[in-house]
Amino acid sequence: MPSTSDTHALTMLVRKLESIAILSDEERQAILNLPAKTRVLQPGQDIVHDGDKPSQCCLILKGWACRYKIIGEGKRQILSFHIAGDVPDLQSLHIHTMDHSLATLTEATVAFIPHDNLRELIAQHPGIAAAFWRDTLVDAAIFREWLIGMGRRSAYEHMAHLFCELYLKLQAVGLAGSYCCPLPITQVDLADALGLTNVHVNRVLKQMREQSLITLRGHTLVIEAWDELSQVSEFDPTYLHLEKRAAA
Amino acid sequence: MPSTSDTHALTMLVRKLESIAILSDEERQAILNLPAKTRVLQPGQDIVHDGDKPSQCCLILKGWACRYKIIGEGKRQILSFHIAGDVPDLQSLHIHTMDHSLATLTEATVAFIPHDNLRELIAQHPGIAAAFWRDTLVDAAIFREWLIGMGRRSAYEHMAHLFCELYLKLQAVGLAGSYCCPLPITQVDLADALGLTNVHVNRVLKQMREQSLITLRGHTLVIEAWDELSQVSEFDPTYLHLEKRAAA
DNA sequence: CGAGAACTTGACCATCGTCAATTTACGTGG
DNA sequence: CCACGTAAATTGACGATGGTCAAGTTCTCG
Repeated sequence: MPSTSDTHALTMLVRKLESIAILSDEERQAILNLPAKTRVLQPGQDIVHDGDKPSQCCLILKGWACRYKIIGEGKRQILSFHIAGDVPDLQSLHIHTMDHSLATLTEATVAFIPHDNLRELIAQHPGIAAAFWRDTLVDAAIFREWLIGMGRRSAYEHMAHLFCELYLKLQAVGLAGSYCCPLPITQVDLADALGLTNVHVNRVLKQMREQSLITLRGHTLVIEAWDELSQVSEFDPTYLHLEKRAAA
Repeated sequence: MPSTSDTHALTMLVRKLESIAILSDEERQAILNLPAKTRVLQPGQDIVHDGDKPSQCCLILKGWACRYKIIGEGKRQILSFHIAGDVPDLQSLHIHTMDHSLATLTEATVAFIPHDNLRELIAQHPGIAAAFWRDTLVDAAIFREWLIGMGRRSAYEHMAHLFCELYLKLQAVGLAGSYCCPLPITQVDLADALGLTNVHVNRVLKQMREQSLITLRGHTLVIEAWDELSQVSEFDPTYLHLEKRAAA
């Protein structure tokens, strides 16, 4: 039987899935009955490593994480950012060998849920399976948009686009204020996500500040001019597929 | 009742899913009973367009297709290549608005299967649902690898990596010979996939030929030195997740 | 054989990377 | 509260990868 704190953890998963699909009372209860082990991790700590064959999934409750891969002599590419409610290694349910790593970017609270229980859950609740599937599809849509940014946008446009994306994602889960949101990552992290160097990220940030598009105080991003920011990056939020969707 | 040619089309889907999961006789039959409308398309023709809300999925039977998106003043980013057996818009089952387009690159034969029938199929056969889900997850894994190529590899390494990937994907479905495979696309297509210009693609190809890594005659890619090609691009096929996998 | 598409090449240029030196911010212990 | 040490941010000078523009050349196919 889950402890109080575990139930709290699973409430986060219920909330996430309800942003994707409509859950029945029974489905909601089935999720809350999942076993989960909660842990607090230090910043920069690996959760799952490239090549692992995990037997559990990780639900982020607090803080930020990222998927990344190291190639060559230590070059890192960040593949995605993850925040509270995300299950960044959901794919490990169906793809047994990790082809990248997952790590915290900040101090983070995460809950681990065994694959066996998740498999049982989706076997008995096709609506939940569909919601999970949809979640991984939105994930893929974000990868596609990052590909476009890397391939066909300038550093300036690409970064503006990322800021728009992060702001909307945080807003969707209630973690953003009015045109401002936490951005608890370093310029090196930003560079590794955008496929740039930290030096160039710094230069682009300077430019964006000079043009009064954003300010970045401490670890808070303030969007001073949303319209301009989304316009220079041709930001179209369609790919985030944020609209709520009934279970199949 | 499906016509003879439609049954032939669906055999392709059975074969594809059997490369992902083990199907029961019943599941195999259920797939073969799907209705499918087959059409032959000209090269460069759109199958589904950015913004559409399709009510059917597209199974490629012959030829090549790609997913792409146009941004700015006509800049195109190709997001993925697709060959016989692929269902490149499977995500439209769960994500209703297309956030990119799908088009043929060559003359192609494709079959269309209504969403309703696919939904019924997966509702009644969870094993097939799992196989489809897994397929979209491998798709996402390939996006991630392309992201790494764009962000952290040189043009030369990136292109070498793509050639390794395409060769293995074609080999997996029996469409490649011994270190040679069809590559029926233009240098402009290659450039739009790699995030480069056609001019630079041409220069990199010249370099690869000079170093006797590949030759590209007509629309056939010959890999003259697999070991070197995979080594310079640090190619690790794990992310293609080609090993066969039992249905859940 | 002719026309258009695809490919190839050269000259020049811009974005972004590299290297290295400061400066600033921040957490810890005194 | 201040001093100190380390990580993060910032800046400048210079260089390289890849883009732009433009002019051929070769292929393909009717």
